[in-house]
Amino acid sequence: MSDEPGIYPARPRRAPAPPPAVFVHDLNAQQSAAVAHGDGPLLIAAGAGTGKTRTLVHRLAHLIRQGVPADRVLLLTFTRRAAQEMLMRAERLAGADGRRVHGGTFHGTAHRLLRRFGAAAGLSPDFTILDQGDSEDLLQLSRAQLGYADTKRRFPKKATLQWVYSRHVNTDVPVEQILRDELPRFAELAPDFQRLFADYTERKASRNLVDYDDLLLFWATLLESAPVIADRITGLYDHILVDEYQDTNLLQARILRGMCRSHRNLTVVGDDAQSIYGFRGASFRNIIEFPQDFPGTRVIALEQNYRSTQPILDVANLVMSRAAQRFTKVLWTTREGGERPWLVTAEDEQSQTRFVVDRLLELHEDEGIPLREIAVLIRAGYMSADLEIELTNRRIPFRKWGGLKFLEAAHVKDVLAFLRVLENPRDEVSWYRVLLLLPGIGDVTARAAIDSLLAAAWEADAFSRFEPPPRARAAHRALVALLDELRRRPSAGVAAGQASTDIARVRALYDDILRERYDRAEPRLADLDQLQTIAAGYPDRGTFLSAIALEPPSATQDLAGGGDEENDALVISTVHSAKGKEWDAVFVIWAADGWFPMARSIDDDEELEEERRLMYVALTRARRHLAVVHPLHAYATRRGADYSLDQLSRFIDPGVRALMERVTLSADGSLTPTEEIVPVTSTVDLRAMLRRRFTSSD
DNA sequence: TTTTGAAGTCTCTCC
DNA sequence: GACTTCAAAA
Repeated sequence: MSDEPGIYPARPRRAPAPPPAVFVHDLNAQQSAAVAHGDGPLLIAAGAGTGKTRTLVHRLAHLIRQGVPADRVLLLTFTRRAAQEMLMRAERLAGADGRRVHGGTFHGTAHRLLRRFGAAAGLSPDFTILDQGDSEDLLQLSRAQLGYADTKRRFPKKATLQWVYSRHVNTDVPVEQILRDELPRFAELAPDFQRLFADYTERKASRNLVDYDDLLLFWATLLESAPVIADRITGLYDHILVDEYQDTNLLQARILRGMCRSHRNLTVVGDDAQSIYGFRGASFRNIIEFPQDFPGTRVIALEQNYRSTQPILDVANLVMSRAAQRFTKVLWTTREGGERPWLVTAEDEQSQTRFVVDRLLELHEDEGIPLREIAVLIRAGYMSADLEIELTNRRIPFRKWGGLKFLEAAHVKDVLAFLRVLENPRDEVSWYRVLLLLPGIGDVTARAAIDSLLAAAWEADAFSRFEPPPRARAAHRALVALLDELRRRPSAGVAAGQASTDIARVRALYDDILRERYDRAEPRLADLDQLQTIAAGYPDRGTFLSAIALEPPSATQDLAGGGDEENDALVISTVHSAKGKEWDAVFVIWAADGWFPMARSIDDDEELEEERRLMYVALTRARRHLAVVHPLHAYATRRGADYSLDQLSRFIDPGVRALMERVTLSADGSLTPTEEIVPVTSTVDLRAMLRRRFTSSD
């Protein structure tokens, strides 16, 4: 069943060498071959649940045992968490040396290298990292300064500006073309975008700021244009291993090419069918073209799935087989039996929620599955609102992954802005944010204050000499006193942690402002307590600020305190955040057209394909129990939506349905076999076809 | 100039 | 239906 013609150049043409005896019990033939691969580029095309992490960990351990110094191995992963998990496992296999492997995300590694080598290329080593929101704010400042705020002409909002900028940097596609392809209504504004981005770039440079995209871009640039530094950097590592390669973008591919100038020991692992970060500029073409990029690549495919039962794999495989571009792998397992995945038709959202809660309690109480082994997967963060309320009412503990981030909350960013001003007095974004918090200071006064700082060359106490308008005098004095106090802190390295102490002092001023601004202050104050607790875990303020920008604590579970294993809780996760994870039982809810796939992706073939891969990722998270749920009558009308919603996701087509146990939820909560054919959105979208007639360029 | 209230815009995924 | 932007009042 694995004889599908593939786009990968080859199954290994020659039979892999027999694996070393030590691996035989643990790994299958393909995995062993990957682990024991010698030097030179290696592409491991690993389907979902095929032991990809395990293989990578064993390879890591193998390299160390072969005598490669652990600290000369670089492991690049998608999340910080993934890196740590792998290093821990490698440590168990290879001993304490495993811990010395350098592991982290592309961004985290870029950060580390830039702090070390950036200065030699004119980058001040104490730069501040802008997260996406900060980057938007700074673009907004640029925009206002350049006068685009006043024009009556419609101008894109800051989030759009940031998106275009980021897309440009990460994909190398010219701004003009991005606008033409993705935002045609702004196409004629290309020169304005260019002007704005030039100013933004200048502003970042003079304010000592570095955004996410810069981290990667500077790394790539050092490798490509600064031979001496490039030699130092590439000389650090003998082997590079990359996880989730399907989610890298062109810029990251450039970095890898640069890192492999002096050797070609690059191992990448990925699954083109799980490429779900196209919106961030990732392209699964990276993985498909890897063998061309690195001639002599050995390709090893992992297709034996150790995670799911065959009925679950059958459904997932069939969903994926409908992809416009045929993918390569067909997963199989030796795990016989298992129930067919359920397809549950619910009346509406409440009914959907009731099914999920009833069924998960059944699994938990009757079958003894721990709550943490059960997950509810959603396409987007807000889709679990109703479920969360119900779970809270029924006192069922849950943890939510993904979605709105703690650190994106305005009040958290406010407090951090104070610390950032201290850390980098040139941080214009944070100054602006802090100033606007003060009563009596608005946009104009804030700008005037920043201009005065600029004029004083950002000297530390320049702000105390700023003359505020009378109504802001008290606030100004309070802020000056606070900053003074924080600068004259007894001594760095207090046991409690500098950042935590700083936050406590900032809150003496800020908590009142917060109470004034928000109706319900308590939960926000609790957030700040948590922030303080997190901060206590870092040695100093600078480390804390960089760390939280690069590895935000994923939702509340990292913050809740206490071991994850202790408190058993259901997991609610976006599909994106669920990547790489697995559970005994998985519910995929909101499997309705317009929701999953999301409405705005339906008109665009590439985006629709990404939604399909997303569905594939969701389905393949399940080990034994899988239920796909869709509400029939949710919100029939949605502004701007001219296709029918409220119908079963188009990915669950008749063939897929035939492989599932179809049940309908009746009003009393009982399940009956689904009788009638569930209506499915036609693949023909009449309005979209008509629209294309007038918009297509050919 | 700041603040407040009303109209208007677009709805996500994440380092 | 939330968040941003615009317009008027303090």
